[in-house]
Amino acid sequence: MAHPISKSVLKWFDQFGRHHLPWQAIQSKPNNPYHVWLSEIMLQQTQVTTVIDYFNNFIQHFPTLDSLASASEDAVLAQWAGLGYYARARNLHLAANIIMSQYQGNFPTEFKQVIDLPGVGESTAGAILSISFDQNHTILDGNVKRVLSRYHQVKGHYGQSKTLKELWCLARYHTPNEHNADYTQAIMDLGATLCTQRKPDCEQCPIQSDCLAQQTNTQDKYPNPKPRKNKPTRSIAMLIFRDGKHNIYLQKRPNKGIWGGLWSFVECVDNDKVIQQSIIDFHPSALIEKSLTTFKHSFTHYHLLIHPILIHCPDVKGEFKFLSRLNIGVPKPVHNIICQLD
DNA sequence: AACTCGTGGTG
DNA sequence: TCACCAAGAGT
Repeated sequence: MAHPISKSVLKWFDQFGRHHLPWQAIQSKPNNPYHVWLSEIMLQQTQVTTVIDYFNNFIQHFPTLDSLASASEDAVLAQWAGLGYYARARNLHLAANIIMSQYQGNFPTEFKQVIDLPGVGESTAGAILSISFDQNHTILDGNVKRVLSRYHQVKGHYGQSKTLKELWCLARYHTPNEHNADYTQAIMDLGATLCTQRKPDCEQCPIQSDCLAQQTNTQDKYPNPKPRKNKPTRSIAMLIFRDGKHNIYLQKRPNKGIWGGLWSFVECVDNDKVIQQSIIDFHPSALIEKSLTTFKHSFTHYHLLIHPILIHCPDVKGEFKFLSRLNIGVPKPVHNIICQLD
């Protein structure tokens, strides 16, 4: 086994690490576990530069865990809208209520308790307890995976359980028993600022001399990429029912599926007959006002062609939402459509 | 084990 | 224009 990296990484971190992120307490003060927890959830599959604004805004609206628990799910999703992976927000809100009822509002300090919270897995639980309370835990996020797969030339991609097991083993091997909180932040900073996906800055890396990928100049071969698959393209029509006062009809989407818990337009197959029938079903005297331009919205695993259709609806039916005070969450493309309406 | 779940940046 | 992918978890 190669030499443990923690000592070199910790030394590098003191000088070159990121010490002023919004969820990091000012020096010598303890971190706020609510802030750390929120940041870790937001940072799942999401880059720091994207999260910073959302984090600051979220804390403005929900300054304490108590205020988050007391808020409605729609109010929480409204502040999460645009960040993606909305199950994170629903689980966050659910977990806040669990912490209020089961732990009297005090963030739990036992690993078992934390990992049992919805939306918190092994790595996130370790990160929260390490950074918040300096407990000894190992994390394995995308940064650590990238650093270690290069350092040890780990074969296979992350989707394979065998590869993940090996990486967890290596991650635990390198985790120090002292200065664990600093190490957790340090190894992520190293991955995020030096050992990047493209063009890693090996010259500045504190562990370059023992890195197998650096020694063999194979940094771009690690981590091994996932085998690619063709993304299917789906298409839908979004029916924008609008009344004379320019109120727009939105409906809450089920938790299961894309954009779960957000509010969106009525959807149907993008077919003239189906569209006509859907309009009649919604309101017998609703009429198409204007067919808008179809555009493409891409997800990680498929493309979606969206055909928005503006429809005049004589009177209010069901739940209309006023656009001026949008206290609900809407998907990004829906937000863009609404902004383009006059 | 493999798939689902968002959006923005990057080359 | 387009594919890839980033502080993962749930099913």
